[in-house]
Amino acid sequence: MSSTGETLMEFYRAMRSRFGHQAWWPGQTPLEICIGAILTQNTAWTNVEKALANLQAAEAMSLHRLHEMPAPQLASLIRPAGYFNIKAKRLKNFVAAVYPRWGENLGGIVKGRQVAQGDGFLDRDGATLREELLAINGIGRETADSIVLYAAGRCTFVVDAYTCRVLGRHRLIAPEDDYESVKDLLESNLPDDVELFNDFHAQFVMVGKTFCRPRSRCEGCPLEGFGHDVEETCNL
DNA sequence: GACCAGGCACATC
DNA sequence: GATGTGCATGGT
Repeated sequence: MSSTGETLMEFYRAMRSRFGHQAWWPGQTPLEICIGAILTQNTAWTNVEKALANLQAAEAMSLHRLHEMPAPQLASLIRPAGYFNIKAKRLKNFVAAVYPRWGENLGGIVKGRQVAQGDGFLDRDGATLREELLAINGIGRETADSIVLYAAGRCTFVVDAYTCRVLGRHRLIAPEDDYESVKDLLESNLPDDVELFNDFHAQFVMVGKTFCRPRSRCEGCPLEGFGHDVEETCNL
């Protein structure tokens, strides 16, 4: 493994020994993960949980129901997640893109199952799935990667603001590095391992939420020994 | 009351 | 291609 890869793995082990295995999106269906990935855009997960609970209570956690439901009604259900009008449209866009062609079960996805390409929407290879998701208005790179990794179980690294802040403060990326270059740094220096990518992203979120906050000095951070530079922040 | 949260699209220059 | 802005609730 490259020296960058070794450094990244040291980061990972330090964060994981502090926070423990995160097991993000446990026990949720691929559809719930897709919906959660859209609802959590620039939004705290606690607010997303309220919106998901509303959808469950309204028995609206199905592609069929979401396809039929008028956008204003959907917006009222997801209100706690914020940006409810725009997110209702984004959910409708997603449903319109996948439901007519793939049906209620997205073509028969079983999370993480290795199947022939084209067997179902989420069964497609990671790069193809990512491209198809990015073609949907309202699904950007982070949302697409979250769906590819957490719903489809394909190996793609999810980059977010926390990832950039942590890596930026450790000078592993430069402020001008964009999403794809940060993603490439991680993917080209780490072993292709879905479980690693899954938990690594979650660990970045944990350390970002807990210690590596805007303008914080990061005291007590599990990565403190690796040398934070709190004067430098990534602008992603 | 300000700031932040598991972004994205669009307008403008 | 880079930068700015609207979208909106709920916790700290």
